Amino acid sequence: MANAAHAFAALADPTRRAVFERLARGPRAVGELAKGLPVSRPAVSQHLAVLKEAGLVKDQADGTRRLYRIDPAGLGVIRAWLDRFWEDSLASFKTELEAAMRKEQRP
Amino acid sequence: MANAAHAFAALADPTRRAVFERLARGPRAVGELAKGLPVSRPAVSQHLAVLKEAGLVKDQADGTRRLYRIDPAGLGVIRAWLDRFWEDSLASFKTELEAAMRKEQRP
DNA sequence: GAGCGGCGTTAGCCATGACTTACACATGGC
DNA sequence: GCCATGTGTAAGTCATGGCTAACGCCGCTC
Repeated sequence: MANAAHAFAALADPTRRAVFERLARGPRAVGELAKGLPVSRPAVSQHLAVLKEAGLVKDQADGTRRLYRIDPAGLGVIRAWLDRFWEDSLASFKTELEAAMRKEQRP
Repeated sequence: MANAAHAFAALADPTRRAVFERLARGPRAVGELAKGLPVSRPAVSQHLAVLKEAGLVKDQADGTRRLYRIDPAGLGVIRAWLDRFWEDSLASFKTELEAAMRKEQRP
C-alpha cells in the first residue's frame, strides 16, 4: 500500500479525483461528499476506501460520521516517483545530446 | 490531450508504466520494447498510442522502425497538478491548525 | 518489382472495476 | 430500550479497456 502503482490507479478515476479535490479544501464526511457528486453514497465510500488504501486520504471517526482528510503520504509517493523519473529522463536526454554532438564532430 | 486526467489514466496501467520506464533509459523501437515484456507487439503499440495521446512520449520515424522517446510535457502536467494540489492541501492543513489553536486558546 | 521486416489497426474475447440496491452495524438523542 | 442518522459491506449488473490474432500499409534491399 502507498506505492506509486496504487496512487496512480487511484487517481486515474475521474470520480476519485473529484473526491480528492474536494478534500483538498478541507475535511469532509462521506454523505457530505456524496451530496455534491453524481454518484451514490456507497460509491463514494468505496472510492474513499481505494484512496485510503493508496495512502492518499486518512479517516477519523466523529460520532456517527466519519471525517476524511488528505494524507500527504500518497502525494509524496507520486512526487518521489516523478522526481526520480525526471532525473532519469534528463540523464537520457543528456546522453543522446552527447552522442549527437560526437556524431556531429566526426561526420 | 496532455491534461492531468489523461496522464494519470495512462500511468495507471502496469504495462504502460513498464514501457514508460524503459523509455526513460533511452529511445527504443516498438519491437525492441515488446521483446522484454510479457505482452505482444500490438499491445505495446496500443499502449504507446495511449502514452502519446497523454503527451508522455513522442514518436519519430526511422526507416521501417519507429523510435519512441519520453516527452517531458506529460511529466510537466503531472508535476503542475501535484504542485497546485500540494499548495491547496497545505493551505487546508494550515486552516485546520489555526482553527485547532483557536479552540485550544478558548476552551 | 518482388520479397521482407517493422508497425499500426481492426475485431473480438474476456477480465477488471465502477455503480446501484439492499442489508448489517455503530453512535446519539428521545 | 428504541428509533433515526451515518456509514461500511455484499451481491449483482453493466460498461470500460487490455489483450491476442489477423490483416494491411510502408520502407528497405536485392
